[in-house]
Amino acid sequence: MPVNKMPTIYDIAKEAGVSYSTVSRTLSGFEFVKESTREKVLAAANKLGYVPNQQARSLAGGPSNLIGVLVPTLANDYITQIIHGIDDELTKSSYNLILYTTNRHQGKEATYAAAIMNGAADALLLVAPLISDPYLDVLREQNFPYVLIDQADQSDQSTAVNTNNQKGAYEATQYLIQLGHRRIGFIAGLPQLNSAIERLAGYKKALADYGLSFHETYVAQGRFTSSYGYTAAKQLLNLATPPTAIFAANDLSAMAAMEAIREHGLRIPDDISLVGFDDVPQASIGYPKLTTIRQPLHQMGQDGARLILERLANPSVEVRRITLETELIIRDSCAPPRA
Amino acid sequence: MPVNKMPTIYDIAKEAGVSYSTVSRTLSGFEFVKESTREKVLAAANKLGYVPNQQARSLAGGPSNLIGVLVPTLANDYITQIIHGIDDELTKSSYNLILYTTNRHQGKEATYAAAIMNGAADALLLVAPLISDPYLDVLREQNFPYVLIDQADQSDQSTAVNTNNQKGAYEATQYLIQLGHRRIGFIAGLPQLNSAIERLAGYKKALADYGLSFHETYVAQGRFTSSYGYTAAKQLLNLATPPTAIFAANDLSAMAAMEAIREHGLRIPDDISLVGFDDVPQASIGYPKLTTIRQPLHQMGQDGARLILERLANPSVEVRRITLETELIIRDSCAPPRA
DNA sequence: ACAAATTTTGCAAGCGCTTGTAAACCAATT
DNA sequence: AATTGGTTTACAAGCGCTTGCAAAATTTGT
Repeated sequence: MPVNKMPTIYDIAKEAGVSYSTVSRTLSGFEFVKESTREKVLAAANKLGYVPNQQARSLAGGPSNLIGVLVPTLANDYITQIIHGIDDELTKSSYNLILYTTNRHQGKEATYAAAIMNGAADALLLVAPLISDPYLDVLREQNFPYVLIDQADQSDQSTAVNTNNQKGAYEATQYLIQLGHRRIGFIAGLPQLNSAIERLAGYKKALADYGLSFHETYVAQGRFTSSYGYTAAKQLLNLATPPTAIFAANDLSAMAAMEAIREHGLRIPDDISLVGFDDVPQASIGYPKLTTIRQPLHQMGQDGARLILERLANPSVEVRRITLETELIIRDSCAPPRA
Repeated sequence: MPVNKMPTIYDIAKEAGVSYSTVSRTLSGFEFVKESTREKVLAAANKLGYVPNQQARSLAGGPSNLIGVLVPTLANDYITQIIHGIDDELTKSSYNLILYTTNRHQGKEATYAAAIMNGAADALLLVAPLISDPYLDVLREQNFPYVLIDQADQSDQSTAVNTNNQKGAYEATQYLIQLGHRRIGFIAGLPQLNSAIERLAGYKKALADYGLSFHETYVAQGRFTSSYGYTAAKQLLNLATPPTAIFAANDLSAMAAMEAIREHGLRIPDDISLVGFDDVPQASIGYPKLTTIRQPLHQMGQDGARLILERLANPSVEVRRITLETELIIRDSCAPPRA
């Protein structure tokens, strides 16, 4: 509720001695405005400290210059890193970011999507949507610009950016095998997530490719959380023939496993090897430093933002998919198994 | 650019057989609408899948239902935790969050503030503003609702939430002293930040209260960053008479110091004790687990959001200041000095 | 049952901006 | 000097909504 009103294009028009529509044309896209006129307008706008009113602009048919970002939660470092990447890319543009956390509100997504398409934002970035979303169809029907980050839709009809989860998991497992390990435990992720499924698949495939048989008992169910990871690790450690190495589906689980292992009186990597997935910041800070599969979270955010920016600049670009590669980051948590 | 238009209040009015202003009154505040009419309108709105157009609403003088959050960067876990707290509080309300990262754009804050007051948002949450901001005056003049988080303005004229930095630092130092340490190093924070100044003050005060003299050489300049913390720690370690304990002004510096200490061939806490400040998630994950001063970051965000919500609900509430208490979290990085 | 007091509804105007269309301008052409 | 054609500017309308004011409907008191 500002007390004194801000200047409008009418004020500028008066100041510059032109009509308000000339001001509008100068300020938004250029169109045909004589150089001298443009300068007059710009000078007047500057003098008056003019700031365009986005709502009015958007109401009148212009863009809102806002990009909506829909995330499930803010409680996870993994999400915030992606947002960080999005933000970094967006600051290079003239767009601002409007954040929608769908959190606890089941089904709130649909309302958000409606509001967004109602002019609240020019585009939508969906980060790791948990459910297979009915509103995707609406977005698509309306030809509204959107990009999926870290969760492709089955139909292949959405522009999306993902990481190669299966390959990453494969390489982690392969690394352990090549180190000489034969009994490799796996702490799985939240089963209703694509990424969790793909990582399990990569683990299995590596085992198969190297002629090792897959044992159900070596897979402990985690949920990508610390507490589940801890329990899963304990479970693995208490096996009659415990694994000599553990591959956790994400770093959070791996750090928890580290804890469990220590409590079990075992040393890493001397007694048991450990690999994570994600390469969150703390992976390189802990002790020992965690060997892990780096997932380019920040990059995913950036790419997603870039894709949406491209789409906005050129509405006719076709659906695209980007799959980013993971990278094995070797640190101090792995060694050959004891003789 | 939705293809088919969304229903407007005119559509609802037609459907319900009333005038559009009745619809408007029903949908926004209540005013005087007959119960039967209200029901008709609501039914019609529901049937048509009506979603209000925020820009139009706000343009016409209504609220935007958006709260602007201005942060310096998203690169710091400390910031994202505060945002998380804000978001948690906001999801309970009908407000959404619009995020402005002032990051690299020096002086962009003023433009953002102008845009926000221009109707882009109903209120503003300023998280850890780095500079003493000239636009605070503008906000205040305009009587625009805003709250400062983790950086009070000198003038005491803003509603703000902070932590008791000095007391926290005092307690950390005191703890070390009571453990028997006499030579306690301090890794300072970014000097132009209030929090850094207060923490240094707390350190000094504890020293004085316990009859220990303050030595300039035991204060190494950090900047709240990992790399500066590392260098600062090295500097302390290389002193002719190195400290037997180090108190770092934030956890990031402390984790870096941990690294430096290890490289120096010293063990924590056997050879040297270490205390941090913040209690970021990785503090409890690393090895050894870091003893630190917990700063209720999430809570700060929540309180800030709550304060702004109160102000929005009741424009006449007076300026308030909340100072949250820190808490000494004792973990494994401290011990009495070697005999 | 009727006027007066209320409650409820409808109309018009306007928030600040974009944009189609028409008018004005200007230089170039004949 | 008059015409032509393109370039630049101005006017009007309208985006979807809120709100002051006046008219209509309903209730109340006697």
